[in-house]
Amino acid sequence: MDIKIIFPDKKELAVKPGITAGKAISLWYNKALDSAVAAKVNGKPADLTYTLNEDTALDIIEISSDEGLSILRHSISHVMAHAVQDVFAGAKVSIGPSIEDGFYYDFEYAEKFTNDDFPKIEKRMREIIAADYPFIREEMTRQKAVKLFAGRGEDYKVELINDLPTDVSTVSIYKDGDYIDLCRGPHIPSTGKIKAFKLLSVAGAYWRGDEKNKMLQRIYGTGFADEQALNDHLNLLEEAKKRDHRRLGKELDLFQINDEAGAGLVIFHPKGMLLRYIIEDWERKEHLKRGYDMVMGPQILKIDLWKKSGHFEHYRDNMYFTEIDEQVYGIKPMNCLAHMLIYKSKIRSYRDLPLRYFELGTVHRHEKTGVLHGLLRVRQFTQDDAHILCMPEQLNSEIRAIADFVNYAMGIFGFEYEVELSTRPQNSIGTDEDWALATKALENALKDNKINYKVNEGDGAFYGPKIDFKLKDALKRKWQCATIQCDFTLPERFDLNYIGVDGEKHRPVMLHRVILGAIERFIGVLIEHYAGAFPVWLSPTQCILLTVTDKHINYAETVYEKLIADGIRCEKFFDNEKLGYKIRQAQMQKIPYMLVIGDKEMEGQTVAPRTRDGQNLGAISVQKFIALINEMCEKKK
RNA sequence: GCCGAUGUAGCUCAGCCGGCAGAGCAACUGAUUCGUAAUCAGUAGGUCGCCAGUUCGAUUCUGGCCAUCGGCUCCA
Repeated sequence: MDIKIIFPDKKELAVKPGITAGKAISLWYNKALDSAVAAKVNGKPADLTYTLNEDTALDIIEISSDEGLSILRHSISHVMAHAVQDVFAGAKVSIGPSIEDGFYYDFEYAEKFTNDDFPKIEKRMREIIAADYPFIREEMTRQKAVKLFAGRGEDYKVELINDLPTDVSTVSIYKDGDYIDLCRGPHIPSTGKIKAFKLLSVAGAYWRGDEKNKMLQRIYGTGFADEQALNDHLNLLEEAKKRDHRRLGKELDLFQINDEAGAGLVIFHPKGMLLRYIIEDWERKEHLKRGYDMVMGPQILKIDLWKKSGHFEHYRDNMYFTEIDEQVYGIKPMNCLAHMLIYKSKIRSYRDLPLRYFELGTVHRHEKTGVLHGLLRVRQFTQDDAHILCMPEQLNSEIRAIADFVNYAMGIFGFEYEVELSTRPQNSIGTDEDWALATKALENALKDNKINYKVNEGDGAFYGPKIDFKLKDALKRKWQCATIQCDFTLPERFDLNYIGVDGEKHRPVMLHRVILGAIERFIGVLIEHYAGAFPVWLSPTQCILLTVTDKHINYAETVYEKLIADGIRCEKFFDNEKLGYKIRQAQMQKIPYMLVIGDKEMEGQTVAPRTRDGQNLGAISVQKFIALINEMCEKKK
């Protein structure tokens, strides 16, 4: 009796049972396919050697697909583990998945791996690839598998098998040559299919991601279908390095982080501060347009207030404290407390709501040393923070307005972002009912506004669930910037109320929200986003005057006076150097416009702008140039 | 906080087995007065991250601390 194989193009094939998926696929294509890495059997990924014994819906997984690449990388991680065990006898394997841009494998080994070990490992990997070992799948009972791995001294594999749910009776293993790994699969047919790979770095990683567990050694690598794709990726990594905000921050003289001042504390230089001022100035105006009130709280508040809010209990480890006249003060890690006191300063009516308190609030958080990272993770930062106090029925429209604000702001900077809803964490305050209510409110607002989102279980703030907006930087890292948090607890703890239509007291709801998040982090992400070449409206220096020779300095000075009088951010570069040198310097500073001033310009009372992408705009009047800059600022270009 | 690597001039980096500290760029001085990505010559510049120890002698070896980088964990 033949079985029926159905392909995605609806083509059907009648074949003898026992045919492999790979053979069936080659019949479908009428040829052996080199691009096939695995098959999809009834929608599930499987090896090409998988045998088909009944009617099946079959599809091909090609190396060009994300799924195919991920299978290839997973197979490379096996080859790497194989090589590591050959080179370093006694290394124990744990897990080795494929990840976004490559793969890793975690090992336990007495000696420390370093980058210098990579050539040895890669050499052995190439030998394993040249041997073209087939990946052979075998299924066995979990008892047998435990015995197998225990016999090989693979404690981590034994632990993995023992921790499987009780209803799992068999597991699968994969062999290539004399290497055996516990693995769900699928894998590429044989090691010889691997054409391009590279080991990248070694790092510590806790077993099963838990800091209470032993630290293993993780080797990261990447792999691609061919050398070309691998090289493209490596070049991309190089490019990403060039736009690292820490490097550009130094090169463009924007900021420093200095040991002598302290780790995680940013010192803004004139140009960095100007950039920051421009962003903050823009933001203040945008908030006023949207009905926010500007407020400002103190940097330190008495400890009792932090106890009342729950911060002392739940956030103490991240807070700094100071003592004055035998009074203990907490240095604020969040801005909400003062805003609560502003609300409480008088009796509120339902007619007053919503109240939107906005503060560019500077906070301090004691972050662990190992997590500090340029501007992206610091210990003192300024949030564009607001607390909205409203009636429960106003929640939906307020959340919507914030989401619109975020969308508008991200559009100005040209950022893509993803939305996540984070629910109640372990360490939290408030009742189950309030959490359910708050979570529902956020969820409904997202649904009503047709915003796509992902749920992040247990990732909320200690006082409420939140909607996070994550934007992507040049290194494809996601950064949380905007966030909306719904809070029933603080209004309760501070006994906030308003007089309703019925003349009775009611409890308002509070939304915590930021749009850019931390200004420092946002600037870091911006630097990488623009690779330091800021648009004209943001650029700390919008243009630079370049004289051809000394005799043009006097005229150039008059141009400079006109430009700065009109608020144009302009620099002078009148050094005794050739024009080519000055252009190169201005180019490396990524200044949007270079204004060349020579005989022609002096005679015609003009300037000759050259853009940083090498375009010459010809001689134009100073007034015309000012109008051009102003127009770009107006349009946020 | 944990694992590993690193810390030398303003910046980027050399410096072997312990014996007076090196380059390029930047800075400064002079010459040159030049039209769209580097003009030439000269001068100056250092607590070799910090603190101990070993040694006749430590940038080099050992220990502790601080910081940075790559990750893990945690987060705006």
